[in-house]
Amino acid sequence: MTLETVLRGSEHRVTKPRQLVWDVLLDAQRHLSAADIVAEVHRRDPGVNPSSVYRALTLFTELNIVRESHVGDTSMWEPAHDDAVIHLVCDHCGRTMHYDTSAVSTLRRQLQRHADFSPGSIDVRVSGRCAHCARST
Amino acid sequence: MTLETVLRGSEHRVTKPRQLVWDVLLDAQRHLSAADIVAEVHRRDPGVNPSSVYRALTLFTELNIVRESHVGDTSMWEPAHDDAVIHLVCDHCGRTMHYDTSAVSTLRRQLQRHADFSPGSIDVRVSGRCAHCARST
DNA sequence: TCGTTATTGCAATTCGTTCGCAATACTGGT
DNA sequence: ACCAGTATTGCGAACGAATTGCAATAACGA
Repeated sequence: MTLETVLRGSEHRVTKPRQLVWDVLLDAQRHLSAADIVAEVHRRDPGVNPSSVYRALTLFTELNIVRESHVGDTSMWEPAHDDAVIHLVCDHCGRTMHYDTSAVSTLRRQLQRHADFSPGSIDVRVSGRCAHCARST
Repeated sequence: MTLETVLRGSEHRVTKPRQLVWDVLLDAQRHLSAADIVAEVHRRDPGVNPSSVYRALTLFTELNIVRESHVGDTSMWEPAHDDAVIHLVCDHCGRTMHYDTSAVSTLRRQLQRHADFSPGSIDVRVSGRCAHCARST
């Protein structure tokens, strides 16, 4: 599913700022802050204004193709992905890793059966030490 | 463990703003935004300044007696509690419920065994529909 | 290619939070 | 109970990320 497909399918126009923001998100193999994205987009095309980046992120969130998460007190962005992929955030180097686990679907089933709550998306965030930082300190 | 004990134990002073912020957090049986806390503290004692509320929240976070979480794009605060208690956030009415599950400790064991990551705190947030809102729509 | 209008760039603005500093009030020692 | 020392407060100013209003621009269906 390309960005173009999603935008066309929702009656939105395919524009340079939107395309750039999307490219930056895909290229980055990590979570990016709004500031990171603004900077990288600006690097690729200085003519693109920060407000267009913010607007693109807002739109993408509504279209559910990006996911906003919070590490500490800053928002981080990444292309949306499946629930079963959870986030491991290293306290030390700040890197975020993905980890695929069945625990999420187990929890979802448990909620459906036992809690008075019908679960939509599930967000799991683990803070701790990544292998590299655990070794080096 | 009272606030006084925690503050004394960490060489911090027990002051009216801090006590008020703590009382407000304990009294509220839900998550509060910074604005909520500022408002309620002000209601109880108009002499207390918003910046003292922010400072208290920052301090309490460092002392690990409150937990900051993010619902949508606003920070929410609550007294810290055990990991096993996860958050169910209703998309419709915005209320946050607690749910106690073994899924968290299971996940922690799984991570310790199989992932190259040593887990600290685990934060699980489920968005969906609470029983009340599921019925009424 | 043209006309319509969604989207952009820009500058100004908003508003929640932080900061600097003098005044205040907690605390440990007497 | 008082005092001295200093952490903490209240206040106003400052900050900065994000938002907004608007005229100019560019995407896209016809």
